Amino acid sequence: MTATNKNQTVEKTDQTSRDISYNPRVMEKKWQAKWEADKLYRSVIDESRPKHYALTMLPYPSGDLHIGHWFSMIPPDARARFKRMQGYNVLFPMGFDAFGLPAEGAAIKHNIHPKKWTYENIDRMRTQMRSMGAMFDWEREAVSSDPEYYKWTEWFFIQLFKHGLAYRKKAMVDWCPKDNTTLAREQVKGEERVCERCGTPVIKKELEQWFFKATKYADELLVFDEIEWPQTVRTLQTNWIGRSEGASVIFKTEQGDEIEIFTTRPDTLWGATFMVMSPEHPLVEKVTTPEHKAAVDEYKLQAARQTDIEREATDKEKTGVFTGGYAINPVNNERIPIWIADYVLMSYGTGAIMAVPAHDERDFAFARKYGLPVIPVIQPEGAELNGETMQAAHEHEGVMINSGPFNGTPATSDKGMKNPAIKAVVEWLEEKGIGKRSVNYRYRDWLISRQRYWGAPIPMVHCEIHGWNPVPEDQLPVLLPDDVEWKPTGESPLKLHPTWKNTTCPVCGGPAVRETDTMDTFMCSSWYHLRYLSPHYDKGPFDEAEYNYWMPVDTYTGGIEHATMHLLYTRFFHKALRDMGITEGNEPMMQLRNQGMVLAEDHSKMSKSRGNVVAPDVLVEKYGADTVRAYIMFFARWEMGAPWDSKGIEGTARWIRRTWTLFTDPAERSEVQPEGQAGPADAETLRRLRRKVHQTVRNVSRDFENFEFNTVVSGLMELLNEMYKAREAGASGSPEWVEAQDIYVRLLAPVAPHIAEELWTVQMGRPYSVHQQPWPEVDEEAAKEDSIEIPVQVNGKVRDRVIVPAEANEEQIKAAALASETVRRHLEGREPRKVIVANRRLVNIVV
RNA sequence: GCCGAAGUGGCGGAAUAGGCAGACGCGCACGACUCAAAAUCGUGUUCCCUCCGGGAAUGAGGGUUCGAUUCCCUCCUUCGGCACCA
Repeated sequence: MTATNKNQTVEKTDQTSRDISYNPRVMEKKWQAKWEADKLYRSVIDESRPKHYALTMLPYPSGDLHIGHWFSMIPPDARARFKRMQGYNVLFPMGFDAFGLPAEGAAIKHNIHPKKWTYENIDRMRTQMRSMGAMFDWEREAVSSDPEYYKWTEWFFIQLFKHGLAYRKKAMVDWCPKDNTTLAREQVKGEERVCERCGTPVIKKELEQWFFKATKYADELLVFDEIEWPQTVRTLQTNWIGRSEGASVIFKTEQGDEIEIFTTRPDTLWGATFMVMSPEHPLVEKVTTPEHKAAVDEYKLQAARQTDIEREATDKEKTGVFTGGYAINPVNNERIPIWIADYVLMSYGTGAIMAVPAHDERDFAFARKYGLPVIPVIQPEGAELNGETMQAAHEHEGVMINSGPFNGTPATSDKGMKNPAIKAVVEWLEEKGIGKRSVNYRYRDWLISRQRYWGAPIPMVHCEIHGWNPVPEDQLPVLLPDDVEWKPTGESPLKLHPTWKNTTCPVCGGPAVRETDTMDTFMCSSWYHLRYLSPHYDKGPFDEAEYNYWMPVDTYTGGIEHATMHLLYTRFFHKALRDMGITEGNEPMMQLRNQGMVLAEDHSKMSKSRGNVVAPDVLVEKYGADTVRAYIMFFARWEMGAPWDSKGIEGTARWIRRTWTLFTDPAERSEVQPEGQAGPADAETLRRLRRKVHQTVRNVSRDFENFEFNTVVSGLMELLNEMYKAREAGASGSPEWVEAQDIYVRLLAPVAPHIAEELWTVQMGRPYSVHQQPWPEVDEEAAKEDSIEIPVQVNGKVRDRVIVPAEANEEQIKAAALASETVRRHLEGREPRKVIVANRRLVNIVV
């Protein structure tokens, strides 16, 4: 007691004479400069150590670094540091996904070249990132809009083309007829679907565009055996791919044109009473009779104004119009009317369906609305369906009726060939040559063409005679011209450039034109993890030696919003490269973890236009990077995200300052004091301290491993509180105390690297750098509790707690519980019917 | 609409094998220090009641279990994605 009081007095007087106050601004800059000068975070191949490739999704250079960037980068940085201290050779690179739409928006709005805007943003963000004190290896930085990068994006396109994985096909785009330009979904505003710039109603336009055959890998993309990805992402990807088994069947129009349909229910073919085609189906015009043409054209126009999401909505009233045309059902030669309806999409299946109203809910609603016939072909057990009177479709099992040769065949509710009715019908269809077994996917091939300037050029050349050919590889990269004009309204500047697109045919040398579309930026981000391996390598997309050492990525972190787009694209890309012999293994990223989103304080999304963006720079200036880092890790569950809370940071700042105060107390000794000169703490205090220290090592290690960063920080806070108590009790100077300090600073190092370095190297005089120290080991013996407190319930309600020795067995625990005064009172003399001792954690007495 | 996730004190969150609900922190209240304030330190803080004791409570309702924040079903709300934002 006296010793502590004295210490506090000393501290007080000293604080006025010597400046030992916590000053992160100076200290953090000092260490950042030293670490950089020493290349402390440079990752080089080292065969003697296990490697760990920690990858975090690279940002788009949108302007300033916001708090969301910190949230996505700092916890993975802390974990990478933890892995490094555990002995791994860690690669933790950073770069910029620098092509994209916003640069063009800025170009048009502020009359600044997209390149200038992008690179200025990169400069600013790079500086801001350096203030984080993260262990990014900047020598491996990759920027996707650098020619040395996109040269290889182009090269990959050519490889995909050469292997038959890139092809051209017509596809719809949203088009502003006034600005004469393609619009991104984001640029189409409101339910009226108007152009964001000029307010003109958007139309759909069909353009020839480049696709990658991602669907070739659909089945393989459904396999997750080799990777440890969250179940939710696997489910999202599985549903996104949307594999369904069934049959494709050819119907014929009365004119003899074939209409292919896909159905998951070939067992209901005899119940098809009409067909529905997508309004965009190529045969619509041909089957439409003159008297229906006006209505059909009108309907097509209206359908084109809606999004697929609106068209597919199941709660929406179904609409459609009759074309006047008829098709022949190949299984029974029935003549059935052909309708068009917007709920049939050209992008799913074949763009045409057979409608079986008796057994499909949507078809049923449609048939009832338009008075089309309903013929039941699956009879449920114990009921007789009547097409005239039934109130809803019967979508489940029964026995086939009205189905010619198949009457009496049982149909189960199983999907695909497991269903005996489906199996029988499909085999019969194949025998008759009317249809065949078929698998359909919701997943579509990847449309990569963008009618834009600021993207990687598609390295293809078109010649009147020889068609499309790739630019010879020795002529890569096809550079984006800088001298482009930004017409505020109009097409991509590449198309308008006077000379750029003119070139020669690689086959005949005759005049030819370049592709003026550029690539989807997801193409750039599908392989950036490979470019980090050797960002300046010029003999290939990456250096094989680096690849062999570092790949695959061990942990990949990023937002859940990428589950079905980027994360599927990059898996597809890797598999395609594997089949071309460029990469190895089936998967690029072994472990995936997703962080949640930081919302604004009012629980809305942060956005510049709302003006509710939290700027980390201001916080760093006020509290220092260590505090911001710790708070980022502490304020929310990382995998969940949360609304920002600007007040909460005070608590973390207090914790960092308390850490500082404890270690910089002038009376503090970081060396074990000789016998008799250490504090007067008793053995129990010191044992408690050691127990807390080693329990914290265990918990913090486990939480880092599991990406549970908030409890890493709360665990450290608890330990610090315990250390303050121990010091109060006179632990200072004891071996236990010095061990506690030593371990505390090591555990702190990944969270708050600057203060940890300062305390370790300067205050404690340990060898530089704390970031090269090994992670502390748990002393299991020290972490063990002497006694445990067991709650005792009577009928499921906690009535008392009994303390038993840690090694007590179930019988002893039971006896202790029954001996409790309070428990006996609650038993009120009743005999226990059952006493449950749960895992030596709780006793429940049932009466 | 479809697919996915989440709902716990005034707030962020904890409870890591179905076993003590509320760790840690914010905020708030009271106290110490101070001429005063800030900072710091200490104590308290889910709600309710008849307050040395008891009851209720983890979005709502139901189910399984000796026991449910945790598992199952229905519903509600919020968030993410829906293929040209990245």
